[in-house]
Amino acid sequence: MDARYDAAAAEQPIFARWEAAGVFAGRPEAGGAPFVIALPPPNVTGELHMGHALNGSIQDTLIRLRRMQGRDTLWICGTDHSGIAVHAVIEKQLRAEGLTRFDLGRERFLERVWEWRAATGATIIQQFKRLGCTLDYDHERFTMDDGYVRSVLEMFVRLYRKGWIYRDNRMINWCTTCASTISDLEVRYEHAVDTLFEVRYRIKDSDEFVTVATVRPETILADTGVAVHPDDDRYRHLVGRTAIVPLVDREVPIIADPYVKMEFGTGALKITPGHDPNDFEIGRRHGLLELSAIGYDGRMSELAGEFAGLPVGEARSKVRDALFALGLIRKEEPYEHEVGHCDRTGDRIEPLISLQWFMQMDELAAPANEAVRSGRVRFHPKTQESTYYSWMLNLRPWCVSRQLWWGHQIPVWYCPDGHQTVAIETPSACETCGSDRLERDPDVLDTWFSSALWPFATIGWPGDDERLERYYPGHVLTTARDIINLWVARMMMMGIEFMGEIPFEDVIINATIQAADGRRMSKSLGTGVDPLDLVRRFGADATRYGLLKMSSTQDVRFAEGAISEGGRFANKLWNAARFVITQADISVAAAPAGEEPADRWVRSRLAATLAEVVGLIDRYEFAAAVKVLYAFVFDFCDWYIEAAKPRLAGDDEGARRAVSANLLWTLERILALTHPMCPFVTEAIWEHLPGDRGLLMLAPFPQAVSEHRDPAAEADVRAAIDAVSQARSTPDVRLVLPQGFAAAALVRALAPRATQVVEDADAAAVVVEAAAEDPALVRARLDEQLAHARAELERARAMLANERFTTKAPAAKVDEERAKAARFATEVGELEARLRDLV
RNA sequence: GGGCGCAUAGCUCAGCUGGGAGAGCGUCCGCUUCACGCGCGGAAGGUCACAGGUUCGAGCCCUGUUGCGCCCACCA
Repeated sequence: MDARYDAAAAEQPIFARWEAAGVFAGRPEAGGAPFVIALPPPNVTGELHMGHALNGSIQDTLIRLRRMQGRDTLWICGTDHSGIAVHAVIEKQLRAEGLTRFDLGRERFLERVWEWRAATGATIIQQFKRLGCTLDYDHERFTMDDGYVRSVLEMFVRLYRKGWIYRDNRMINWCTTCASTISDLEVRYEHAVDTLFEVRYRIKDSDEFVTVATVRPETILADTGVAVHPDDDRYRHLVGRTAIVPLVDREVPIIADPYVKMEFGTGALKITPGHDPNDFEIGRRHGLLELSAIGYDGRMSELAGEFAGLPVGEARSKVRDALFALGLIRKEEPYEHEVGHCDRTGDRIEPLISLQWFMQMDELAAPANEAVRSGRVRFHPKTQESTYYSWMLNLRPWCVSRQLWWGHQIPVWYCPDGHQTVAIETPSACETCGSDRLERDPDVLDTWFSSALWPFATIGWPGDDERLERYYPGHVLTTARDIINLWVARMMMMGIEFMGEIPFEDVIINATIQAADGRRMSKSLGTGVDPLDLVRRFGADATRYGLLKMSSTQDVRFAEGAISEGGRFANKLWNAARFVITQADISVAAAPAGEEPADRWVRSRLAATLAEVVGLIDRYEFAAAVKVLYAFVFDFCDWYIEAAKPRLAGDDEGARRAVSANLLWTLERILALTHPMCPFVTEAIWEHLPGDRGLLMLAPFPQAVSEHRDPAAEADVRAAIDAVSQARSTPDVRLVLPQGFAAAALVRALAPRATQVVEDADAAAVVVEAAAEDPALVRARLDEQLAHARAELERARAMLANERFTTKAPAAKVDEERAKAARFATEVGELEARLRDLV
C-alpha cells in the first residue's frame, strides 16, 4: 500500500469488479424488501453537471446503504429524449450546412437524430459510472425506445378515452424559434421595459373617441372589440355602440366586462382575442371574432395589410408611426412589466390561437394532492410542498402537442371528413366512416408527457412484467426544485391513475449549487464547474463527499474546499488502514477486544456514530451525516491509533493481540459505515484487509451495538484527551490526575511534553499546570481558571437571585442553575486554596 | 402583484421545540518526518443584517426596514 491513496488508479478497476458482481439490477434472491429509486432521466444532449453529480451522490449513498442493509435495491437508469433540446442541437448542425429540417424532411431528420444519439447518447450514463453510481445499467431505458414509446401511446389512448385529452382551438404559447407551442410551465417571465400607448378609436356615427391603452399597437390590426367595466360611468353610454379600429377601419362592438380595471390606463381595453390570453377569454365570453394578424413565423400576416410580412417588432414601430401620423396617439410612456419568454430559446412568447391537443388534469390532481396532504408523500424540506400546492390547486389545461418531429407522435389519425381515430397501432380505416384515407397527426407530445410515466414505464408497464410487480411503487425521488411541477407532480398524478399507487414516498429537493460568486452555474456564463474535472483531480469519493457536505435545504455556493476535504478524508482512512495492516497483528480475528478506557471509548464512540450517521441519512440529512462521520474517523486516528502505538510496540503479547483485534474490528465497521458515501476508497482498503471477505459493497451493514455505549469511558478519555492536548501545545507542563484516574495510562503514553504526570488524592479533575519550576506560570494559569470559575459562579448566582427566573422558568432549568452554582463554588474554593498554597 | 426562503468568525456553512455563540477551510504559534506534511496540538477571530417588540432570558418567537435568492401569476 502506498502512503498516498491514489484515487485515479484505484477507481476504474474497482467499478469493474462491482459491475461483475451483477447486483445492480436488483437482487430479489437476497430476500429483502425492495427499495427503488428512479433516476431523473438526464437529457440525451447532456453532460454531467453539478446538479446531476449532487443528485447522483445522494441517490447512490441511499442505494448503497439500503443494499448493505439487505434491501433488494433497484436504481432505475435511463435518459430522456428531450425533444426541443435535441431539435436545437441537430438544427444547429443543419444550419451550419445551410439546411433546415424541412429540407431533409421528417424521416431523414429522424434518421439523423438517431445517428447522433447512437454516437453521443451514452455519454452521461458513462459519467455516472465515473462517480461510482450503481444504477441498473443492464436495463437502461430511453424514452424513445420501442417499449417506452408504446407505453406513452397507451397512456395517451387511455386518457383520450376518458375524455381528459382533447383537441381544441385555444390560446397557446408560441415560440417562433422552436416553431412550436410550449406549455405554460416552459414560459419564463422576464422584466421588460416597453412603451404604453394610448390610442384613440373613433365611435361610429359620432365625433366621439374612446381611448384605449396598449403596449402592442401592432395587435390593433386584429382587434375585434373594445371593453369597459360595467360600472364605469365614463363609458356607460358607449356600451353597445360600435368603435372603429384605426388603420383597418374595422367596426367592432363596445362591450362591458368586469375583467377591465377602471383605474388602469384609460379604463378602456382593446380586445384582441387572437393575440392575448385575457382578450381570448373575454372574446369567448362575448362571442367576438378571433382574428390573427401574426403568423407562426413571427411575422405579420395577410390581415395586416400594408404591414404584412414585417417581423412583429418592426411592425410595432411602423404601426405606431402610422397612428401618430393620423393623430390618434394621445400619450406614450415607458412601461415596465413581465414578458413571457421561451425557457429554452429565450425568445419572446407569441400568444396565438391554435388547434392543439390539451390535457385536463383536474380529476388526476385531486388524489395527488391528497397524497401529500395526508403525508403519504413527503417533501424534504417540507417547505417545498407550497411550490407543489400552488400549482396543483390552480391547474389549467396542459397543451401537450408540439410541432416538432423528434418525440412521441400523437397516435391520432384523421380521415378527409375530419373524424379522429385514436389507436396505438396504425389503423387501416377510420373508426367513424370507414375511410381508408387516413393521415396521422404530425405533432409530437411534450417531453414531460412521457417523463410522467418514468417510474413504471421503465419497468414494464403496461405489461405484466414481474419487475413491475416487484419494483413499483418506489421509495425515494431526489431532484431539483425547478421540476417539482413539470415532473414530480405529473408522475404522482399518472402513478396514481395508472398504477393505483403513488410512485414514491419521499421527495428530496436538492440544494442548487451556485458558482462560488453566488451566480447561477452555467456553461454559457462560464461559471460552471465540471464535476468530472473534480473527479479527475480529487477522486470520485472526494467529489461525492464534498457534494454531500454541500447538500442542504437551501442553496449553497460551491466551495472547492469541501471537495479537497473529501480527498484528505479518503487519504486519512487509507493511511489508518495502512497502519493497522502493517503495524497490528492481523492474524487475530477482528473482535471488540480490550478493556482499557481507550478501547471502551472507541467502541462507545463507534456505536454512537453508527446510530447517528444512519439516523441522519434516514432523515436525508447528508451534510450532517458526513460531518459526524468525519469527526469520528479523525478521533479514531488521532487518539485511538495513537493510544494503540505503545501497546502494539510493548512486550505484553495479550495487550498486543487485544488492541489488534479491536483495531481491526473498529476499522471494518468504519469502512462499512463510510462505504455508501465514499465507496471506492473503502472498497480499496477492504481488498487489502486479511481474509477472503468478498466485496464490501455487499457486506452486511453493521449494527450499532448499544451495549458498547460507555459514558464513563467516554468522559475519562475525553478528560485525558483535553489534558494531553494542552500538554502538547505548551512546553514544560505538569499534569495532575485524580487518584485512580482510569485513563492515567493514556495520559502518560500520549503526553511526552509533560515534565511530570502525578496522581493527587485531592484533585477533583485532571489539571494541567505549568511545571513546578516556574511558579509564575503556574500562578498565571490558576488565575485564569479562577477568573473563569468566578464569572460562571457569578452568572449562576445572578440568575438564581432573579425572582422572576426562579418562579417562571421550568423547575429543571432552575435546578440546573443551582447545580452549576454549587459546582463553581466548589471549584472557586479549590482554586483559591491552591493559589494560597503556592504563596 | 402574490407567496416562500436566506442574511451567524476572512471563506463555505451548522445551530432541532428560546437558557452560557459552533464545525471545516484559511491565518498565526508550537510539535512532529517511526500510518498519513492531504500529519498532530493550540490560539486568535463574531454588538448572530438593521430597528423595534414579546419574555425572567432571543441567533432562535412577533412587527417593520434593507439587501439577496427562488417559486407562482393572463391586468392592457
